Amino acid sequence: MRNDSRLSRMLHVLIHMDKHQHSATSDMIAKMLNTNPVVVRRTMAGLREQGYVRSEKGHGGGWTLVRPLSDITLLDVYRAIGEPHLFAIGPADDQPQCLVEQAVNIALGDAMKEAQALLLRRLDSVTLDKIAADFEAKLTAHPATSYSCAS
Amino acid sequence: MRNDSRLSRMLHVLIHMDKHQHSATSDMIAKMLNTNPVVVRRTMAGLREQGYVRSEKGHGGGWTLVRPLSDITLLDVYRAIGEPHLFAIGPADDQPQCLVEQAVNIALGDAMKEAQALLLRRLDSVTLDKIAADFEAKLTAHPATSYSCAS
DNA sequence: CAAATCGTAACAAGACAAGTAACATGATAC
DNA sequence: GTATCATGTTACTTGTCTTGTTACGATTTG
Ligand code: FES
Ligand code: FES
Repeated sequence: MRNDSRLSRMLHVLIHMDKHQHSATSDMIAKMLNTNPVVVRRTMAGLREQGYVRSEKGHGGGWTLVRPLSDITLLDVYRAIGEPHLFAIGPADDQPQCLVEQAVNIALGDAMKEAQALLLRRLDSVTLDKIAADFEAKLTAHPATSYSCAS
Repeated sequence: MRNDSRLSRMLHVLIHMDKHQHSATSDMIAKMLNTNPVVVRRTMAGLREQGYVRSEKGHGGGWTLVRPLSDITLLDVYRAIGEPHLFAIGPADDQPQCLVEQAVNIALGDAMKEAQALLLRRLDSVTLDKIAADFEAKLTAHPATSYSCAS
């Protein structure tokens, strides 16, 4: 569990949802993600709140994709899951009045801000249908590959 | 303890070591960092191995800066402490054979690789004396500020 | 009503930096 | 040469965050 994989997982789910027309239950998605349905509901809640997917209770219910993949960027998904912390490193807060610590944290913070801006810009520039197209390309390149779990 | 602050802490220490000529004990540094001496020794071990500082046992011992700040970049320090993980997010590894998961992880990984490259490039472009100069500038701008802990 | 399905709260597990305690080792002072 | 100072190292605990799990309630369909 070394890294936060929510963004990666949600992208995976959304693209699969686009392939299958019918709705997917949390149980099915959980098997896809090799986890359990509560984790799925927890993570997908943000996507529902932002209007990217819809969930329906009861018999025959489940999750459905509401908007086309071409309308959703990686950044949208990142925001929808609550903009989790991107970096594992960060400033020290040991002597907040020390001007050296301040200067260090500013230098470090500047570099991190730039890297974060670049990353978010990159996420914003890619829509999910682009990744789906990459997937299709792989599929035609290696048609023999079994690309599926149980779903 | 939300973030890994080793890099920030070590930069802080190295700059202070340059200001004070005499050697600093792990105890003194620990007070500076609001922590305890074992953490200091643990974190500074890498800096010693890379030859940026030297440590001496016994009465009158402690840590001394071996190389001038202008010879040390932020990247050098980052490497010396063992290149800890930069990102808190990462790829999912739930269905490694799924071509969708692969495509997602490639897209995400590309963006992260670029951001990481930018960050490391930035760290490489800044030497510690640059931060020390920023500190001096602050000091002359606000000479009344008490900028010191107990050290 | 019964079964399916989501929503949510509460709690356990795993990972990892940070904090702490204990003890060995080496160097200096007297 | 002994006491003291200081680092080196190991082992263990703590804090925090994602992930996993269990339990239960609410809603929809058959
Ligand atoms: S999880 Fe991607 S194929 Fe089933
Ligand atoms: S810690 Fe920076 S002034 Fe003492």
